[in-house]
Order: sequence, then C-alpha cells, then structure tokens
Amino acid sequence: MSDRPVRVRFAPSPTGYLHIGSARSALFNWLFARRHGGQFILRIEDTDQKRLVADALDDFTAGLRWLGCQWDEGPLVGGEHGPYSQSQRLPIYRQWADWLVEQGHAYRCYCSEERLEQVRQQQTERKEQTGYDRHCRYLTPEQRASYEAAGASHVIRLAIEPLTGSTTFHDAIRGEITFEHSLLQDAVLLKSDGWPTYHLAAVVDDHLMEISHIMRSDEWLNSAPLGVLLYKAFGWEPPVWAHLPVILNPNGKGKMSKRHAVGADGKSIPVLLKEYIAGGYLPEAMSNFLANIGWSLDGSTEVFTPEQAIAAFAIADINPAPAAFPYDKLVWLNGVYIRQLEDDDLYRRLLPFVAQALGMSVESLDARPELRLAAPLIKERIKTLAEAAPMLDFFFVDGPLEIADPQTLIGEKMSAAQTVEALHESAATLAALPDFTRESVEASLRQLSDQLGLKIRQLLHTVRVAVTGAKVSPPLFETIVILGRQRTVARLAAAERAIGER
RNA sequence: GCCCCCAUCGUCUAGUGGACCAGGACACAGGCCUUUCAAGCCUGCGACAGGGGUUCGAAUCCCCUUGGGGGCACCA
Repeated sequence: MSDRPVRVRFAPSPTGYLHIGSARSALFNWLFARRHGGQFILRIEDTDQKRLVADALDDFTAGLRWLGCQWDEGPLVGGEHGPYSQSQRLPIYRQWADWLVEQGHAYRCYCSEERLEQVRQQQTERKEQTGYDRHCRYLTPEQRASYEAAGASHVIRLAIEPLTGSTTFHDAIRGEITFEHSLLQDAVLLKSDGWPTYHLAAVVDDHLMEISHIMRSDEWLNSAPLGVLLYKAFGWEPPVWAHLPVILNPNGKGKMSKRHAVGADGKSIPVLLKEYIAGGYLPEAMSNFLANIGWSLDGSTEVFTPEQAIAAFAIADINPAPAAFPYDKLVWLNGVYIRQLEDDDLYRRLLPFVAQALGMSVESLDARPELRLAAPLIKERIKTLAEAAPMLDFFFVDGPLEIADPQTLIGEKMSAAQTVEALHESAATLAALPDFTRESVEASLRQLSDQLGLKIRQLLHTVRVAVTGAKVSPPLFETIVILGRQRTVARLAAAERAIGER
C-alpha cells in the first residue's frame, strides 16, 4: 500500500476520560506501530474549548501507560513534530486554511447561525436534504468586499469539487468505499473564532506529522471522503485509511456510549478505562482482551502476550463487523491472569486494593502478615483484585467477630447441641495442639469429627462460620493457621456462647 | 428521511471455492474431584439470516430482501 515509514497516531479529544473503546483503538495503533518498527504518536485534539475536561490528558497518559501502550512522540515525551496539542498549533491551521482559500479550494462564509437555521428549516419543510446551501460560495467580489468592509465574522468552508460524480477510496479493512459528491457538505474548516474543526486540524496534523496509516473508529467513516478531498486539495500524499469496527453494548444493542453501557443481563457495566483499573483488572489481561475484539491471534489461542500479538498483527485481518463487548470473557481472562501471577506479585497488586477497602494505609497493611499469607489461598478464587477484600476482611478483625445470625453456625443435619459441642471441642483441641500447623490442625479436626460422629464437612462448616463469619471462605486449615491460635480459639468460644444464648 | 458500513453458535471469533455433516473460547447444563467456594478435568448444548444466481463444487464470489450498526454540527 504505502512504503512510507510506519507512523500512526492515537488522537483523543480531551472532552472526557479514556473510553474502553478508544483504548482499543490506541492498542491497535500501538500494535501496528510495533509490528513494523514504526512510531506511535499521541496527539491531543483539543479544538473544542467548550467541552474541555481539565484532567482528561492525565487520564489518557496514565491509561495508555497502564495498558502498556507507550507513545514515541506526544505529550510528556516530546518529539520532532510537535507541539502535540492542537490548541498550540492554531497559526498552522489558519495558514493552511488561508492557503486553501487562495487556491480556490475553500471560501469564506459570512452566513449567520440564524440564516443557517432558517435554511435548514426550509429544507426540512420541503423535505429536502438538509445542509448548507453554498450561499457564500458564489458571492460576487463586490458582495464579498462589502462583508469584509463591514468586518463581518466568517468561517472558512471547504468547496466540494466537483459537485457531481463520486469519490472512491480504499479502506484497508473494508476495501473500496464510494461516496457521491452531491451528498457531501461544504464543511466548516475554520470556525469564526479562528479555531479549526476536526476535519482541517486532523488532516493538517496527520500530514505534518507524517502519519502513514490512519486507524480510527468506524464512526469516522462517513467523514473520510472529506479527508480524502482535503488531501487532494492540498496536493498531499494521503495515508492508508482503516476504520475499526465499533464496539457495541454487551447486549448487542447500540454502541457503547460515552456514559454507560448495558450488560447482557441488563445491568450497566463500566465504559471508562479508569473504572476497570479501579475495578481490579490487570493491565495484561485488559490488553489481551482488547486485542481479541475484532482481531484474533490465530483463531484458537485466547491467552497471549503483547509480543505474540505484535508479531502477528495485520490490519487486513481485522474483522469489519461491529462487536458486542464480551464482558464475561474479560472477567474470565482476568481470572486467568491472576492465577498466573507469582504469589508475591499478586500480593503487591492486592495491597492497595485491600488497604483501601479496609480503610487501612498500605503501610500498615503491609506490616501485617495476613494478606501476604492469604494471597495464595484466594488466587484461584478471585476474578478481580477488588474481590479480595470482602473475602479476607475477617483476618483484620482483632476484637470479637460479628456473626450476624448464630443459626448459620449449625450445619446440615446437625442439632444446636451438636453444634455447641463441636465448637467447644474444636476450641479445646486447637488450644491443646503442641504445634499449630496446617497439618496438625487438619489432622486434629479430622480426628475430632470422627470422635463427634460428624462428617468432616459438618464440623468444618461450623468452625468456618465461627472463625470467618461466613459460610464460604478460603481453605479453612490454612486460614486458621494464618489467623493464629489465639484468635481462632477465641472466636470458637465466642460462637459457642452466641449459640448458647439463643 | 437520506447516505455509509456490516452479517458464522446467546457472545468473542477461526474459516479467504473443495481438507467444514463448520474449529477454538466465554457463558450455560451435566459429571468427576472436593473442608465451603473456587480452580481443574470430562461431557453436552449450540451458528454459516432468508432467497436467487455463478460454479463440477459455496460459510467463502455476485444480486435482492431482511436484520443490525454508524453518520448526517462553527463536536470530535
């Protein structure tokens, strides 16, 4: 297609935080750049000053780095094609807009918003296609002069040419795409306040930054002909175009919106990358997951590294069909990655999540032994880092443990009296153990269950509820050892009292 | 309304005219394992939207229909 050096860009608009769908676009661009040893550029399209979100840029850079998509040029890292924020490039756009006017490819339009609205209204009434009527495109030199003399404010519009016929361009994912010129608008290139619109700014920057491939969301497909025409008007070599399929809601209905998404079960799911980060998803899982939407490594390998993806990535292999966001698969994949983590690695990642959930500082949590010891126990029981805290909170209760309903201490086919006995004997047995290890605890409790005529599951149910406060917990013997003899015995005794007072 | 794009199991996908009575994964169901819950293992369920062509041969190419998505701003 193009034998230029590969240079691609991710060009978000700081009107909101990094959307999960945008993150995928960024990832695809990054993969492509790495595949070809090219550059991945981050550019900020902040030409809509009204909708600016102050900390959006920080969110983009933090999110991209978290995902592992480090950019080669752009904010924070610089580069030879800067500045990389469009708000700092205003004179460039004005200059090129003026150039287009001089060349006759664009014109000044003095129409007021009121007139535009009026035209639109009339078109609607007559059931005509709405759009600018090109009034100012055919002004006489005298009319133009009088507007200028009056100091009328103006925009600069692209003069679609020719007005008939069509433009066909090649999309690397979809093939030939044709648009009728009669349907195209003389789009605004430069606003009356002197700021450029997306169409102008993107084309000028893409050219000046020597972008070779434009890989962006499907939503831009309809404005691609404008870009193609603009490149032609400028006489610049156009890039390779590739429009990525959009990501739909998990239920398949509508694209994942900026604000919320609807899950397969009708519940809403997060749409911002930061929400997934805060939700305890691993960056390596997210990257793997995102790469698998609209693209696949080989059709059968689900779990793979960025290096594998880089080695295999090709634009032509991208599936053009829109995809429903496979949220369940993300949850599963994250679990896979968590299980692959080394114990110590998992512990370090868990630290901030558990500390926050428990209202502790990371330092004080780190100073205690429980989490480090318990991390291996929950490794295959959590799908996200955020799920750990509610599973382990009982480890961090130093006073008496609240048992909401003492009734739950009673196991299947057990009487209250048997439960009291089980509790009493368990406490006595554990208190008397010469050493307190996983093996000794298990052996003694198994022996006790025989003595009491209980199934091991019955005894352990009662002990589990007494010690952890819940019917479901990490493996009990290890849990008891981590908790320590003193707290274990105290909880067993407390449970015995609780059920006795019933 | 107009224009553009898309169409394989519920979902993410493999498949680029014969090796496909369509493969993998998630989800779901059943079973095994088992101190709970998980994890793991096994099994099952389950799709080429419909109709016309082209061809010796079509999930793969063409057309129509239907369905889905996106776009129609001095927003990106």
